Amino acid sequence: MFFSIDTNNGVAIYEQIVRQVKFAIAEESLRVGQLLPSVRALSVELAINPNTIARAYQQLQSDGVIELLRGRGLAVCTGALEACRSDRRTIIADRLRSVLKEALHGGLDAYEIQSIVRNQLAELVPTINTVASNSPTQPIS
Amino acid sequence: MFFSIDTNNGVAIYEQIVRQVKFAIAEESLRVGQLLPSVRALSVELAINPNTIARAYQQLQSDGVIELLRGRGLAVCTGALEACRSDRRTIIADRLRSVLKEALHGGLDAYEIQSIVRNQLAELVPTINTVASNSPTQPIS
Amino acid sequence: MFFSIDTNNGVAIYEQIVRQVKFAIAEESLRVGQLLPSVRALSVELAINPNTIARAYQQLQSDGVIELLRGRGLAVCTGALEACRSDRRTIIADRLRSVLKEALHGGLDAYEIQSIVRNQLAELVPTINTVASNSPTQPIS
Amino acid sequence: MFFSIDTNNGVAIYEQIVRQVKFAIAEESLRVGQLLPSVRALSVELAINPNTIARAYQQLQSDGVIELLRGRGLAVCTGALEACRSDRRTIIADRLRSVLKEALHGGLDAYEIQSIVRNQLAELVPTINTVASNSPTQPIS
DNA sequence: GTGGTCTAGACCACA
DNA sequence: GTGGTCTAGACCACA
Repeated sequence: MFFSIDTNNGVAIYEQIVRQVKFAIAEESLRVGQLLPSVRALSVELAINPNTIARAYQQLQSDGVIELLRGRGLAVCTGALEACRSDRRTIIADRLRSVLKEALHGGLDAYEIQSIVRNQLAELVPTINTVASNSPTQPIS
Repeated sequence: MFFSIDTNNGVAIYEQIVRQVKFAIAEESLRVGQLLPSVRALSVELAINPNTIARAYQQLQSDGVIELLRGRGLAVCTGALEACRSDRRTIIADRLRSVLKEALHGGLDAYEIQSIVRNQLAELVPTINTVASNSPTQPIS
Repeated sequence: MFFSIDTNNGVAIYEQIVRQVKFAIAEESLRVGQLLPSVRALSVELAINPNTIARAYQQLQSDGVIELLRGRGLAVCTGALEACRSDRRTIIADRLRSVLKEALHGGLDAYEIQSIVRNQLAELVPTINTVASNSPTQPIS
Repeated sequence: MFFSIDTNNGVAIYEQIVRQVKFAIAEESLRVGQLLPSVRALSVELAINPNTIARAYQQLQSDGVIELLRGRGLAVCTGALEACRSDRRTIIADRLRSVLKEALHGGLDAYEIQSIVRNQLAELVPTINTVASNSPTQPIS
C-alpha cells in the first residue's frame, strides 16, 4: 500500500498515518466513499500496534476526513479531497518552515540551504536528477 | 542570546539546545575556549528547567564539543569548530531529507516542493526575496 | 538479579549500572536480543529512582550497546558482546591503574601491592584461595 | 613536591590531598614536627583553589594527623607516622578491594585480574618489568 | 558562584 | 505495560 513509517523522524507514528491518509486522498489514490484498510489489516501490514492505527483513524474522524459507516468500516467523506489537498500543502510547508528556520538561525544562508534541498531531491528522485542539479538556483545570464 | 526554543516542533528541548550550541560554534558566535552561559543563567533566560539545560550540556560534553573546567563552567573544546560545521550540515540535511521524503511520498513533485521552499525562504529572509524568487528552481525554457 | 550497587565508592550509581550491564553482556548472562529489566522493575529492585536507571539506559543506548524496541523495552544490540568484552577490560584496567599509581606514588612497592591484591582476592574468592596463593605469586619451595 | 592530582579518577581533589599528605608521612618524606606547605603555596603549586587545600588540611587536622602551631603553620603530629602507615595500607586496600570486587562481579577471574595488575605495574614501574611479567611477584630462590 | 548527581513525580507516545 | 521528556528541588565538590 501507500504507507511508509519512519520511526526516527520526530513525528509520532499515529501522526504519520494521519498525514499519509490525507496525502493519499490528496493525490486521489484514495477517493471519496472508498473504505480505509481496517485497523487490523493496516496494523498487520505496517507491523504496528492496532491501538496506534486506531488513534490515527480517530483523529482523521475528528478532522472530518473520514466517517464511520457502521458495519462496513471507515470511508473517505465528501469534501475530503479539497480539505486534504490544502492540508497537505500546509503540513509540508509547516515542516519545511521549521527546518528552514533552524537552518537560517544556525547561520546557513539561503543559497546553501537550496543547494542542500537540490541535492536531497536529486537523491530521492533520481529521474529529476538533471533538472534538479543543472540550473536550479543559478541564473543564466 | 542566540537561543530560540520551539516547544512544539517535535524536537526535544534539550536537543534543540544541543543543536543551537553547535550552530553557534559553527558560525563562530561561540569560539573555542569561550564559556557557555551557565546552566542556571540559561535556565532563567529560556525559562526552562535547569536539568534540561544540564542534559543538553552533558550531551555536548559526550559529543566532545565542550569540556568541563571545574568550578568555572563549560568551555568550547579545540576542534569543535570543524566538528560543529560538519554536524550542522548533517543535522539540517537529515531533517530536510525527512520532510522532502514525506512531501514526495505524499504526491508533491520536485517543482512544487522547491516553490514552497522558495516561498518560505522569502518570508523568512525578506531581504533575499528577489534572489530567491528569480531563477532558482525554474527550468529555462 | 546481577546488580550490586555501592553508594560510597566514588562511582556514580548510573555509571555502576552502565558497567554492570556491560559486564553482564560480556559474561553472556545477558545475550543479544534479550530485553533488559524495565526501568521501573530495576528501580524497585535496586530501590533507586527510575530517572537514575533511565539515565544509565540512555548512556548504554548512546554507547550502542542496547537499542529501543518501542513499547517493548530495551534490548541488547548485535555486536554488543564484543564491545562489552573489550569495555570490561578497559574499565577494570583503568580503575586498577589509578589505584596502583596512587599506591606506588604513596611509597608502596610492587611486591607489597601484589601481596595486598592476593589477600583481597583470597578474601573475595574463598575457593580460589589456594590457587591464588600457590602459583601466581608465591615462590615454589 | 610530592603531590600529583588526577582530576578524573573519581576521588575528590581534597581527598587526594589528604591521602597524599598521609602517604608522605608514611614514607617519611614528611616527618613529625615538620610544617606542611602553606595553603597559599600549595594552591599555587597545584593550581588548585585555596579553599580545596584548606578543606584537605581541615580534614587532616580532624584526623589527628596534623596540628595547628599558631603563627607558624600546620605541623605533623607525634604518632602520625604509625597512624599514616596504617591508613595508607587501609586506603589502598579499600580501593583495590572495590575494583577487585567489580572485576570479579563482572566475570573476570582471579588469574585474568592478576595479569592485568602485573601489566599495569610493569608499565608504571619500568624497572620491575621483567620480575613483574615473568614469574609473577616472587623471585625463585 | 560553577556543574554533577539524585530523588520525586508528572505527562506523552506506543504496545 | 514500555521508555522519553520535563519540572522542581535537594545536596555535593570545587572556585
